[in-house]
Amino acid sequence: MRILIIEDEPGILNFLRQGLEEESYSVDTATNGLDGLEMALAEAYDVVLLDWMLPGKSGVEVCREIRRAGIKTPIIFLTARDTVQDTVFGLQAGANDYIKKPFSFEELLERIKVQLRPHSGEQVEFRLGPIVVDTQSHQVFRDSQEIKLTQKEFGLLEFLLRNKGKVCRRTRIIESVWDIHFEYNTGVIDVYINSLRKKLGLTKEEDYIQTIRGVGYIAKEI
Amino acid sequence: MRILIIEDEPGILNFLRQGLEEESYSVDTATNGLDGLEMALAEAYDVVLLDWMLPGKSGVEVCREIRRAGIKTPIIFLTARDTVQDTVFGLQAGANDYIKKPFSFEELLERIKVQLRPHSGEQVEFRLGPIVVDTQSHQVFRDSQEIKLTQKEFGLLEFLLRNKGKVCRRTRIIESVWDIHFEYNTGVIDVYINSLRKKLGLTKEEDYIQTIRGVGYIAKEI
DNA sequence: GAAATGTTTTAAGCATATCTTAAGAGTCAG
DNA sequence: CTGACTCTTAAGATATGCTTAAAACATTTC
Repeated sequence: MRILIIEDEPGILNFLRQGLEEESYSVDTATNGLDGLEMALAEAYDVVLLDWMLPGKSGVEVCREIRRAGIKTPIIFLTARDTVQDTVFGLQAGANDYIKKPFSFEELLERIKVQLRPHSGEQVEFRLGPIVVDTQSHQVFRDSQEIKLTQKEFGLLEFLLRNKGKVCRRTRIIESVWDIHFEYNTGVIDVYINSLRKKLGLTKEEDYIQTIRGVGYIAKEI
Repeated sequence: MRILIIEDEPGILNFLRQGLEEESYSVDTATNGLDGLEMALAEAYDVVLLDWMLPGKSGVEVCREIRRAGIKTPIIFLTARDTVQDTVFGLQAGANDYIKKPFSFEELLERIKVQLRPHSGEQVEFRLGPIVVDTQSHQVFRDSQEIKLTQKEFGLLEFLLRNKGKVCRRTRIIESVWDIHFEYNTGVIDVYINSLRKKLGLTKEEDYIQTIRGVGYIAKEI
């Protein structure tokens, strides 16, 4: 994992470099905004630690320009300030998190890990009528009663909910849930839709998962 | 909150004691390295303030020996020096932070609070049905009968309990308990789950640790 | 430094849950 | 009414997890 630190105080810079390298991150550093920006644009980093006040170009400006270049690398602000206004500026500029000096190294590590976690910004919970799907913990509830689903059942339900309100064609379902990318005529989907409706307790009146004849299925509120 | 100050200059020592006691910390003091080390090993403090230069045993040595004894209490160095080299020594010795003399009392308070933050909220005891896990003393009980677990068994149980009620995916388990961060197909987890269930005396009816086929495991009340 | 003890990991056979197929029953649209 | 599409069911194929034993590795003891 590669980390870029943009920070002008040598003490803090070295403290961070040392600590992060011991955690086996690969660390690059810059001591002013211009150099930092250049490096962020040139190389692919996994996280950028960005000081708020920098000589040359302020942290906010650097952040904004990194985002303007279309780079989505997580940026964590290191800031001595603490007013609501400042953090708002930082987050508007496209930062993902900020940490107030002085901070403990453990705390910084925690925040870096949070940013590195895959899908950190991704939606995790979906709802459909009385049904709640938590993709993180892989659990499904109906009226806060857990319903056990198998892998494929869960995958199919998740796909339908990620496309809630849109018709899902059979070919798209087979592609996404079964990972089959060629013409394939099969009845598996029907079997699983059937199983889902049963387990979720859906009836004729409560048809949250509807059949679109000749096309596919749709999950929607009724 | 208990603070140990190891500092040989009486002026600074009294200044600190006075101020910290007013903030309602409970303060113990030592005026040389040997005494300080002894106290740090004998009593449970929440923070140690450690002067860099001490008669008897230097601050770095004291710090190193505290860590060697397995004590994780946050240590803040009080130092007149400021070279990169010195702070590096200090942090390598296991310190959590350092503060340069002369410092404002406010600043010191801030840093103490930072060090207390991550530990203060941490949960130490977990329960699961008749099972109690104490992460501090590294002990596990079932109906107040101690159960001896190995390192890995304990680590796995602790991870499951820290995520009690949530499904733990195999990849997360391997990452957190085994510290393996790449794709790794193995049966170790199964073996350890098996061992845990045996030692904890879990049965079909008492399945506090359930397997979620194709995903992982979940610890939850039944 | 070797033996003894304890822990962690690997691997293989077995049991069982899950997935897929296929076939008959049911449903809808023209 | 008829043909195309979908639903339902059950049985065979596959994948996953459980259990065990032994190998690899670590730690303690003499």
